[in-house]
Formats: sequence, structure tokens, C-alpha cells
Amino acid sequence: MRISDVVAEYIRRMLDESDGTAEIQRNELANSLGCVPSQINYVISSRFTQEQGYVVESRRGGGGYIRITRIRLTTDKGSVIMHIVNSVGESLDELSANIILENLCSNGVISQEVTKLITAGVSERVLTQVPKVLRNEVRATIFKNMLLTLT
Amino acid sequence: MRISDVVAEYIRRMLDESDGTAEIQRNELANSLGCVPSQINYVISSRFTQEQGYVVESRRGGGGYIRITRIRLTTDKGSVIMHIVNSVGESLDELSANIILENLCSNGVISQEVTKLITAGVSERVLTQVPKVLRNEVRATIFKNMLLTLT
DNA sequence: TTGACTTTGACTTTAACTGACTTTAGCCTT
DNA sequence: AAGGCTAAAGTCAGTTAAAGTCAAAGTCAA
Repeated sequence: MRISDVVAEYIRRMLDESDGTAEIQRNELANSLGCVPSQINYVISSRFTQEQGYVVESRRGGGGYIRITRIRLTTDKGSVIMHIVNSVGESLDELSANIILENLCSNGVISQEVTKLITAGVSERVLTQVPKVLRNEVRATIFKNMLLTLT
Repeated sequence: MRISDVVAEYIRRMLDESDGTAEIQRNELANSLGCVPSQINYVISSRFTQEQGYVVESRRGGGGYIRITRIRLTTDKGSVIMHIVNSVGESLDELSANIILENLCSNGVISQEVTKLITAGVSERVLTQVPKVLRNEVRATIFKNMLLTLT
């Protein structure tokens, strides 16, 4: 198993056990999980981004910390979707799309069925025929249009 | 016996033994079966396609993998969809897509929500960025892949 | 002998991981 | 206060470990 997944798992558990907020000390955690400190930054920047529904704050120096908070989507589904649609630009890569969809799904905004459907519709596999330079743009268009049918 | 068949056989056995899902490491498998890594891609793309009822996911980079899942048709609806998927060729125009979808919808095979979603995903409007000559092909691919998630 | 299917390997892309170096905050000493 | 020491966290570019792509060459049956 990848170290990144171990770290991510550890943080997720902390989030679950406390009320959606985890405060860690970078060096200490790195040490206890047997990785290099910057690995923690890597994990956070690849798996706990704002797009994925987390807020990260931190402080350097003596007594420093990293605090990760999971944002609960409380707003109504329609406006959540509108918000996503507006925040997606003219271009969207596959990984980002998947992350957004997983998030919407785990927050109950869209069903598993819909998640799978849209995931399939914007997957790289499906777009191999379109010229590479256009793929992310086409993906963004498809993605937004499909989401919009749900509002 | 061809190497491709050995590889395909190996993967099929994995699928049978586990619960219809096989996760492999490309290089490792290639090595243990005595072929070149890209052979695995060839086998997958020629024998484990969507039309043949498989879903393939993968991840690159350290700790990467290829996961192949066999879709099993449990429901009657599943086989209707499978039939449609197989009857759609490499190319599909918007009108035909819409007709098929409306049919599936009015026969209760797919919901209105799903109908709207797929319709949006294969609409001409969404594909304006892709070169005209490719549009119907891309549409067919998207269409089939989306439908397959419903089986 | 031709055309579809297979095999191969060189090259590309992506994700994970690492460590040297930088920046920041608190504390202590004067 | 000011300056320096120390204990954090941040950055970034470079390395490694995968999987993906593609076109050229090989095989084989009709």
C-alpha cells in the first residue's frame, strides 16, 4: 500500500472521529507513520484540496500545526450543483472531474448511479477519439451540461 | 498458443475466482507471463472492452494498477441495454440517440433523470468543440459507455 | 498475397516520493 | 525593543515507479 494512502487514511479517520476537524503536527505525524515530512504536504495537496471539500490552515514555527477541516455541504442540492458548474472553467481534467463527482456523491447530492453515469461520460477512455488538445475542454462542456440537467 | 490468449485466460481466471473483479500490476503480470508490458494493454483493449461487458480502470505512477471488472447482467433491463449497446455501431447521430433514449425511457428501462443526463451528454451542443467528422463517433462512444454503467 | 490480428519496444505521461533549502513564529537574552 | 536562536511548516525540483501510446514489424489463415 502506498504511503500516501496510509497518511490520507489516518487523516480521514481523525476527521471521522472528531467532528470533521483534524489537527496534526507535521513532523510528528511523518515520524510516526514512517515517512518524510514533505510527504504530508504532498498528501494534503493531492487529496485534501478545497475542491475536494476541505479547508486547510497551518502555522509554522514553535508549536506549529496543520489543521484540516471537512466542509459539510448543507445547502440545497440545486445550488450546490450550480456552484460546481460555475466553478468549473473551460477545461477540466479527468482526475478533477472524478474528485468532484465523488464528493457530490458522498455528500448525497447525487446518487451513485448518476455518479457512475457522469464519470463514464467524461472518462479519458471515452474521449480518446477527440484530439488531445481539445479533450479537457470537451470534458468540461459535457460535465457541466450533464450536471445542469439535475438542477 | 498465443500469448494474448494466455494473458486473457489468466485475467478471466482471476475474474472467476474473485468476485468479478481483477486488479493487476501491468509490469509484474507481463513479467510473470513472459511478455512485454504493452501486451497487457493490447489484450485488454481487444478482449475486455465495454461491449464485451467489462469496465477497466487504471492508475499510473507509483503503486499503479489496472482493475478489470466484469459486468454481470442481473436484470432484464441489463440485457436490454446490452443489446442496445451492441447494436450501436461506431457512429451515432444525435437524432438516433434521442430516439433510442426516448424508447428506453418510455419502456421504463431507464428513468427520466437518466434520460436527460445521457441526452445532454451526447447532444450536438455539447460536442461543438469536437471536429465535425469525429462527432458521431465520439457520440457513439460516450453513449455506449454511459449506458453500460446502468447494467 | 493480402488483410486482420499479434507482438514488440521506444517514447510519453502521470503519480508518488524525497531531501535540500526557505520561510515563519515564538521565545529568550540583552 | 531588537536581535538571535530554535522549532516548526512550506517549497520545489529531481528521482523513481508505474501505466499509456503508437507505429513498425511479424504471423497466419483465407
